[in-house]
Amino acid sequence: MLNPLIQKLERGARLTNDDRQVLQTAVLRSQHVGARKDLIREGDVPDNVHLILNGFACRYKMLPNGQRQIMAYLVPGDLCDLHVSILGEMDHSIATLCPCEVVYLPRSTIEDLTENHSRIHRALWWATLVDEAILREWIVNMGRRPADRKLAHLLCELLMRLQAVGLATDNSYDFSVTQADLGDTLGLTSVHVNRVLQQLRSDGLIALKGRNLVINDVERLKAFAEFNPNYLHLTRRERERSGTETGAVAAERGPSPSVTDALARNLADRPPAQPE
Amino acid sequence: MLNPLIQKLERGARLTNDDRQVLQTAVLRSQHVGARKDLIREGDVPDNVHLILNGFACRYKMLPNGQRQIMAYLVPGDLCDLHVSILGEMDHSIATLCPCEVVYLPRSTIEDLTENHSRIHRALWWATLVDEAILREWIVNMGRRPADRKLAHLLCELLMRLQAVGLATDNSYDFSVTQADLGDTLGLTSVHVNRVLQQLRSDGLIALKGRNLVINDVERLKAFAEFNPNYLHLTRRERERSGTETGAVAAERGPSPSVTDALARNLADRPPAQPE
DNA sequence: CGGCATTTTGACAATCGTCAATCAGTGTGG
DNA sequence: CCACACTGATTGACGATTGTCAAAATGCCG
Repeated sequence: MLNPLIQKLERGARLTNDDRQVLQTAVLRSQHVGARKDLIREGDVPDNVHLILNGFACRYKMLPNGQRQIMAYLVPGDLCDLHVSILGEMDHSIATLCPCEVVYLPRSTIEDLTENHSRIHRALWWATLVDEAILREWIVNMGRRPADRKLAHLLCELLMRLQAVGLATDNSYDFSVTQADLGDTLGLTSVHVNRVLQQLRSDGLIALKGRNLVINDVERLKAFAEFNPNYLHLTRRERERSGTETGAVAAERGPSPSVTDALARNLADRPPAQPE
Repeated sequence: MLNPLIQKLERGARLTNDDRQVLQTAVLRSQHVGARKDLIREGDVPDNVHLILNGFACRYKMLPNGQRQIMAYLVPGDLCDLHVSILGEMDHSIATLCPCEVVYLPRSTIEDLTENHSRIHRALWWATLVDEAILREWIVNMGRRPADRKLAHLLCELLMRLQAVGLATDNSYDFSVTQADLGDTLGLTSVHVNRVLQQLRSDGLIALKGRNLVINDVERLKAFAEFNPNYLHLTRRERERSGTETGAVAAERGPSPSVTDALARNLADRPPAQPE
């Protein structure tokens, strides 16, 4: 199986053979971690970065009353705590959802990557920004969709993300996550998740064979979930300019010509909501 | 009034006088923008970066059925679309919630800041990571808190964020956001927001005098909302190492000594939820 | 004063949560 | 190979939070 980190980062930036080589070596030594183990806890100041090679992990917070909320899924190719050093300490925890293969990258490796491989550096920030975009879409999901569409949306997102690292077929993937975990993800109870899953199955949208999820009609599920993959930024726009490492200095300060255009264009009213 | 951008970034990194000077000049020319105007739309590839100097703006997405979900509040000192160039295009829109003062920073200015002022560069990434942390906390808010605590939590967050840029007193701030906007923020209807606001008022937690919000007992409101300000990362940890601009190269590849410690420590079970 | 946006109210409906029991699947030890 | 234990899935009855609809009241601005 190809290194999922490379597969992922290739979508964020054009990598050189050297880049790939470095990423390949960095990932040689992985550890097996059982299900439901913490990789990092809130308050930690970790000295190494975790990379998921196989399995599902999640970011989560516990509430005072013992409830848990999952804020992100970490799938193969995802780095866990790349930039904590800028923030100081973890403001949330990370745990495995099922047995995982995890690489512990020492900070020195990360420093090497970001300081000597500008395309990787850029790709890592790209990945961080995509994570942020996913968080925004999750807020939409939590706030404005009923339970069945929430779940459908999550399943669509995971299909795309797993396909991007070669871990899903056209319409199926291994999904060893418990219904209680899904509840903690979507802000529902496991009981309600169960009801909704049954509904999706009886509607013929999905089928579950053990840990394997099959989406019978991907287009229909996406339509049902109102799924728009834009936010995953999976297709690399070819707008890399001369390169991030060039030392171009701002020519002058003050609004550039385009500013006034932008002003004029943007001062239009927000388009009124079109009720269907 | 002091430049809110400087006030904000000082919390992310130690700035030099030169840094402050540059930030001060960048912000000289601001534009007035009325309430409910789009600054950027989904799909745009903006050429300049917006900085909110006064008022409230928000990130939002529209759903096919005309519903709106707000995913972030932008308060004075916040930059709107700093890193779009890495992602390609906007995957969401940004609009004012009330009349605002906005600075349009041309990309050349941003390039100057990031390439010639390493501390500002670091502070800008710090701000981006804090935004991400706020998104995560919002997911917790949407997923696991009932409407009254959701609203209380939002009010607490805004109190802290506005205090950080000198725009709130100990317990009050101007809050010109409509109840419908609050609904679109918290995933509620404006009717329910109204009910909850009345409840918070009759419980003596808050008072609204026109556009001014007074929090009668900040500690009580925070306790009610289970508000933990960690995620805002407002107190700068003094863990800036030799500096981001040093060219230190990774000494060797492979797990560092601390990796095994971390492994041992982390392989403990996730602490079981303690039911209260 | 008049017009418009926003807030407020009330009755009713629906989604989703709670509780508690049962069923199914998996792995282990004898 | 089977009993046992345990986790996770499923079911049903009931309750509560939140949404819907529609109208009335209030406040703001020219």
